[in-house]
Amino acid sequence: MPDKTCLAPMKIQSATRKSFRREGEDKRREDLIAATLECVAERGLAGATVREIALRADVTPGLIRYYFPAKDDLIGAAYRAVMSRMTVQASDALKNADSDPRARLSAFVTANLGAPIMDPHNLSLWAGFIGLVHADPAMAAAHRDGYLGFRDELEALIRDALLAADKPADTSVTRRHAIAVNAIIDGLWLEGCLAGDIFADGELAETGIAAIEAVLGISLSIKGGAK
Amino acid sequence: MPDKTCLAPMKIQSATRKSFRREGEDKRREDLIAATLECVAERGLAGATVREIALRADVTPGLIRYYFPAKDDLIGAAYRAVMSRMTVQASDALKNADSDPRARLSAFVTANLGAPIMDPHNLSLWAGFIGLVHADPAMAAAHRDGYLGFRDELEALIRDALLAADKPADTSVTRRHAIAVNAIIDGLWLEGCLAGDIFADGELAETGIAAIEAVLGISLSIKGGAK
DNA sequence: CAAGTATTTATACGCTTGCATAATTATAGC
DNA sequence: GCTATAATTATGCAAGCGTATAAATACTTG
Repeated sequence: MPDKTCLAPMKIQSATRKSFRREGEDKRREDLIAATLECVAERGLAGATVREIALRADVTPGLIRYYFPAKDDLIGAAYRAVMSRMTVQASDALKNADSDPRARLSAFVTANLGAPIMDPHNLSLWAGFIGLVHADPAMAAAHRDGYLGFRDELEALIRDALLAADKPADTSVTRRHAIAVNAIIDGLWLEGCLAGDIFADGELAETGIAAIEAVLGISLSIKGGAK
Repeated sequence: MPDKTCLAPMKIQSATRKSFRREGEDKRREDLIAATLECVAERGLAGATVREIALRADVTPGLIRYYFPAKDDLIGAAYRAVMSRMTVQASDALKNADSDPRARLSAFVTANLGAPIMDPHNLSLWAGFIGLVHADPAMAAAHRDGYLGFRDELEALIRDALLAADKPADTSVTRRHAIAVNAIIDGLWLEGCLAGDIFADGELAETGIAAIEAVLGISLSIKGGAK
C-alpha cells in the first residue's frame, strides 16, 4: 500500500487549488457574518456549521478561524450584528419622522412592528441566540446591554411625548411606562414574526399604537396637522 | 493484535453489566422528557444530546430510541410538555380564583408573570424550540396551536371582564384586545425571564395589570370587597 | 418454576463537527 | 521586479453525534 501523501508529486495537486483574492479585513468579517446569518435564517442555529458558513462566503473553513478565534466568537458577532441592525433601522425611522415627540414615538413603534424588523428570520436568529444566553455569560451581558439600550431610547421618547402632552414625566412614571410599552412592542413583534399571515397589513402596528396611547393616556396622532 | 471482541469470554464482561428495572411505558417517557428538559435548561438545546439525556435519566442511550423513533421526536415531545405545563399552571390559577371575571383575568395575568411560569429555564426552552419552528413544519403547527389556544382563553377572559364592567364586548373589539393583552403578557414575561433581577418582586405583574386596565378601560380590582 | 416476551443494555458504525497545522499564494513595500 | 509577509487553501485529526443491531435480562404468564 503506497503512501500517496508522500509519493505524489506536489505540482500535480496544486493544479486544482482554488484561486482566491485577498479581501480587506472588514469586508471579510462582514461577509462571514452575513453568511452566518443566512445559515441561521434558513436552517436554524444548528445549520450554521463552520463548513456551511464557509461555503456561503465562498471561502475555506480554515479562514474562519483566521478571523474568529473560535466559532462562538463568530456566532456572537453575528448576534450583535442582528441586534444592531434592528436598532439602527428603528432609529432611522426617527430621522425621517416629524418633529413632534408624539409622532416620533408613533413612528418608532410603527417601524418596529413592520418590515424589515418584524421578520421571521430575525426572530429565528434572536431566539437561537437567546437559547445560548443562559449558558454563556459573555453573550448574556451583550444581550442585556442591547435590551437596556433599547429601553432607554424608548424611555426618552416616552418622556418627550408625555411632556408634549403636558403630562407628568418623572423618572418613576417613565420607567414603568417604558417597561410596559417595551412589552407591548416586544410582544406584538413576537406575534407578528411567528404568525404574521394571520394579521392584516398594519394591524399590529395600529393595535400597538392604540394600546400605547391607552397606557400613556395621551394621543400619538397630531390632530389638526400642526407643524 | 488479538481481537478482544471474539476472544474474550462472555461471562467476564457480563459481570459489570448494568442492572436495571423495567418501568412502565408512561413513567419512562416522562422521565426521558424530564431529563431532556433538564439538559436544555442547563446547557441549551445543543446540550441535549442523546447520551446526556440518557445519563440524566439513568438509562442507556439505546433506550431512548426504543421509546422515540428519532431524537427529534423526543425534542418535540419535550416542547409540547413545556407548553402544556405552562398552560396548565396558568389555568390552575383560575380554579382557585375569585368568581368575578375581572379578578379572574387579574389572577391569570399574575400567574403568567410570576413563578414558576416566568422562569429563565422556560424561556431557554421556549427560545430553543422557536429556533427550530422555522425549519420544521410539524413543530410550527404545534406551536401555532398552542399560541392560538392561549389567545382564545385570554379572549374569553377579556370578554367576561368587559361584560362585567358593562362595556361592549363584540368579537371585533375583543379580538384586538386579546392581541394587545397577549402582547403585554408575552412581552413582560420575556423581560422578566431575561432579566428578572432588575425588577422588584411583583413589579412586572403590577405593571402588566395596570397596562391591561388602561387598554381595556376597566379596573380589574373589585372595589369594596364584593363577594 | 419454566418459557416467552417486552424491555433494557452493550457495542459499534458512519458521519459531521470544530479545530489545528502546514503548505501555498496574493499583495504590498522597497 | 524581488522579497517579505499577511491572507488563504489544503489536509487531517480527535471527539462527539445520532443511529442501528444484537445480546442480555427482568418481568409476565401459564
